[in-house]
Amino acid sequence: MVSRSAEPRPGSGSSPAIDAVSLAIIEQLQEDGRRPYAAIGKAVGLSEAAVRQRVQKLLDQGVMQIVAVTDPLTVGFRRQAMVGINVEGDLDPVADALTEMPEVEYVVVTAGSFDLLAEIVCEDDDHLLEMINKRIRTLPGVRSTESFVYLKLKKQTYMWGTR
Amino acid sequence: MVSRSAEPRPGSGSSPAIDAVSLAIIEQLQEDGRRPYAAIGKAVGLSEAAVRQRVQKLLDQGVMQIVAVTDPLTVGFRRQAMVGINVEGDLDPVADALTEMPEVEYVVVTAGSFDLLAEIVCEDDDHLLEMINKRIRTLPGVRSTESFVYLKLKKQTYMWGTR
DNA sequence: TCAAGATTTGACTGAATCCGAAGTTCTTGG
DNA sequence: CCAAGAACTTCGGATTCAGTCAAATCTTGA
Repeated sequence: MVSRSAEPRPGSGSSPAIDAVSLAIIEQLQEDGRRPYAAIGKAVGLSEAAVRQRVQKLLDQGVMQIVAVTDPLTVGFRRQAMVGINVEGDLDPVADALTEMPEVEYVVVTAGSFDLLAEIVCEDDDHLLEMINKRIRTLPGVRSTESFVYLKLKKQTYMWGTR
Repeated sequence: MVSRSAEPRPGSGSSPAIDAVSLAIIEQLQEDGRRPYAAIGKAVGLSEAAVRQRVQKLLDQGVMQIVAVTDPLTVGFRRQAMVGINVEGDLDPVADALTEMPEVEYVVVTAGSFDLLAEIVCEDDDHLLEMINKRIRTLPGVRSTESFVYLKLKKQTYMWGTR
C-alpha cells in the first residue's frame, strides 16, 4: 500500500502540478498580496472558504509565500553586485558558506564558465569591497571570482506563473 | 508655491530616509505579508491605524510591495539561466527590449565584463534555447552573450532591510 | 460496474480585522 | 506667538477571517 498516487517527493522538480485555479489565485496575490479572499474568489470563480483553504495549502506546501519586497536603494543599500565564482573540488561547502551570509541575497549553482553566482547587497563601496575581498575570496576552495557591480536595475518582477 | 519640501523625485536614489519604525514594520511584513495591522502595531509600538497609514504610504511611495512569490520549479518553469550580454553602442534599447519579454525576470546594467545581466525563466530546454538564440541574440546591438544555466538554486531571500 | 474512502466544496456563525472619520498632539515656519 | 501640516490615537460600523459540518465530487480497488 505505497500508493498515494499524487504526492511526489517535495523539493524535487515534479510537484503536484498546480491546477489552473490555483494559478489564478497566485496571480491575484502577485498583484496584491493582501487582497481579500472573497475578492479573489469572485475573480477565479470560487467561494471565499475555498480560496482560503487553497491559499493556506499553497503556503504550507511552500509553493508560494506572501511577503513584502523592497527596493534596496530606498532602504539604504546602495551597492549591489553579482559575483561569479569558480571553485576547486566540491561546490557545496562554498555554496553553504555563502548562503549563511546575510549580505548574500541569492546563490545558484550554474553550468558555464562560473560554478556559482551570488548576488550581494551592501550599504556602500567599503562594505562591498570587504565582502568580496575578505569574506568570499578567502573561503577555502574558492579559486577565482569576477564581480559585476550593478549600475542600474532595469527590471525586477515576481511574476512567475502569470503567463 | 513650488515647495513640497519632502518629496524627492521618484525612482531616484535619494529617498526620504525610512525611519526605524517603518523599517520594523517592513520586517514584520517580510515575515508574513498578511500579518494583521494590530499585531504589527503591538510589535513596533504603534496603534493599528498608525500602522495602516504607514503601510499605505510605503506602498504608495513604492518603497515596498506586498506580493506572492513562488518557486518557479513548482509552477512549471524548469529551466532558468542568467545571461551575460555585451552590447554595441547604447545599452538602453537592448535593456528595454529585454524588459518587455515576460520570460525575463531580471535585467541589470553592470560594470564588468558584461554590459547587461538578464535572468530568464523558461518552461523547458526548447523554450530556453529559443529565448537565447532567437530572441536575445538577434536583438540589434547585441554583440555577444554568455549563458549560465541554473543547476540548483541554493538561496533566495527577500530580506533587504532585515539586518 | 459498483462501493468505500478521501478530498473538495459551499454555507453558516462568532470573533477578529479592516477602514474611514473625527479629534489630539507634535513639529515646522513665518 | 500663532498658523499650517503631519503623524498618531480613538471609535464605530462594515467587512473579512477562521473554524465547523454536511453535501458533493473524485479516486481506488475489488
